[in-house]
Amino acid sequence: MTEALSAGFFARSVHEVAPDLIGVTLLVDGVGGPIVEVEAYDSTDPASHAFRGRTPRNAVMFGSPGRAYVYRSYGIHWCLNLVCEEEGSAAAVLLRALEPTHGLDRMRARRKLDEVRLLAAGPGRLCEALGVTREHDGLSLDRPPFVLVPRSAEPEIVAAPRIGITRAVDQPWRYGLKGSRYLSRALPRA
DNA sequence: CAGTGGATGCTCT
DNA sequence: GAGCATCCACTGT
Repeated sequence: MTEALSAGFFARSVHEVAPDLIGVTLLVDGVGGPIVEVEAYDSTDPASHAFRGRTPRNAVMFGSPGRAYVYRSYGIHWCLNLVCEEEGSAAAVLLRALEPTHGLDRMRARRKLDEVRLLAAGPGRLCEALGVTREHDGLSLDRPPFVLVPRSAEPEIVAAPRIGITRAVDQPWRYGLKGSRYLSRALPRA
């Protein structure tokens, strides 16, 4: 039996939660592995979906922390966020990559790809590998199909500017596991 | 390697 | 009608 994340884990500043998620193991229906790359988005952030206020798409971001916010990206991919802070804060962490360790066969089948390094190296790839879709939007992270397992040791974390955005491009709110080969893109050299 | 462009759907202006 | 919190295939060194 695995221990769950503490109840208040997500009820903190998104800027604290984001780096704390590096090394946490995410499973969706038993498929996943340790998170190696995330990005933080807060409500004052022009790059955030919530910046211009509540809409049908981003409604979950404005709800209680500890739930999944899933949206479609570029018409093709899904992206998974974990809602943080408190009701109305509209802050969330985008999951950008994890190390595939659980359910490799299911990930390979969904991704139609053998190479482990690329199974979940990117927000769209991660969702495809784990089978995350709109059906998961709004679901609590402390119940099936989600499982979050705390990390056992402090990882070495590198902060860097975020990827794929056009506003607030200089904020260093991307966090990655130093030296990981499962990132969506290499981290800047230290 | 780097750079470019197409696919595709939905949200918001 | 524009613009995406993307990925992949393809081109050219």
